[in-house]
Amino acid sequence: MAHHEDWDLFAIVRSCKGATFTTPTTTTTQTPLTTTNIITRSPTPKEATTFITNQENGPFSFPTNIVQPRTTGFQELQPLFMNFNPTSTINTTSTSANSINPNFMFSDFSGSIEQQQHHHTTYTPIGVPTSSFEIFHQQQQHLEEQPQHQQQQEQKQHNQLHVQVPTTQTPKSRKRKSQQKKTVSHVTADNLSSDLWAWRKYGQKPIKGSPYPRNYYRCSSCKGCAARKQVERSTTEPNMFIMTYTGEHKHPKPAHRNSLAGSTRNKTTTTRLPQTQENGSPSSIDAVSPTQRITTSLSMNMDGEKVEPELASGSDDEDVLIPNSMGLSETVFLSPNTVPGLVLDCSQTSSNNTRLNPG
DNA sequence: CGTGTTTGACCCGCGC
DNA sequence: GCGCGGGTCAAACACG
Repeated sequence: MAHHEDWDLFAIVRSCKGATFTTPTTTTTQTPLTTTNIITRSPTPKEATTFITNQENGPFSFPTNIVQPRTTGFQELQPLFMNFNPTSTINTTSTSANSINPNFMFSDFSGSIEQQQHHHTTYTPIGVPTSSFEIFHQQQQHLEEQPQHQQQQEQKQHNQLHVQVPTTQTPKSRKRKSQQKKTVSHVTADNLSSDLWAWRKYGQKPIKGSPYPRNYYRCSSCKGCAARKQVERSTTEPNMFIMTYTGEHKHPKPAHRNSLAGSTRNKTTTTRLPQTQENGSPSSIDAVSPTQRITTSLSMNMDGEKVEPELASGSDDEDVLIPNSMGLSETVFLSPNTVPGLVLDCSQTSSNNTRLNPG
């Protein structure tokens, strides 16, 4: 539609890449990503935006002064960060701290990632009274504003920022996302598919102010699962992806990925370049589909560009890593309170994944 | 045939 | 009230 045309993502993307990075195809150079790292490297407009959108009304409102400018980023903002008092009091525990939602299975996702020697920080104010949110909010601001440096810097490679935004969960209504519980996670391309869930893409939208599209995924592991995931690429760092989880899985984590899931797409991205893709318009974030990546060595990157085989394989560590998460998932699995009141109907799982809508 | 992606249209929350 | 923009729907299509 018009928005695609207007968007001219390709041009933007390219200019973006050209301006900021020359797409570090050497995936190894992936920037560290931690809470503070994100800040210190100055949140890209996209990232900043993400934070804002995700955290508006939430405990993680991102300092607007950081967000502002659409500059090349770094230098200008750096002083800002320098001013921040490095006294983070945020509890960076992974999940649980504040009575995490029993349904919360993202925790195991994050856990799995940790297992994969990735660093991430999970904020879990879930269940915390609103009043506490403010405190948390402040803490969060601290955390985000502060160069909590070194430690995280050491976690160079596969870091994540995992932010869980507590919000009233709304079953199926189209409540603003800001009102839904969210888990924002910054991951490197390597870690994009580090969860076992099977995700089915159901939409893609260009996001204003961002050269990259946002991809929408829903859990296809189980019919009716409310879990959703959004993936978008960081504007300044092609290797970084911002994953936002919403909703909760209504079923145990699969012990393994559906062998069929995504298997049919394994090379579509190369063979099938409908219109815009060929033109450089954003196609799916390849990487975005874990299920896909698990079976394929991806051929397209987030911009719809072909990924060098090297890069593709190199960034597909997750393929190897995935099994690691199983252990953790099992832990969750066995937990009786994992999914209270859960109605599992996954036996028939997929017969109709194609039409997830109830109606 | 089953499962997944693509993509334009539509819905609707939110800011003005 | 209106328009914008993000999120979702669902038909069409691709692939094994």
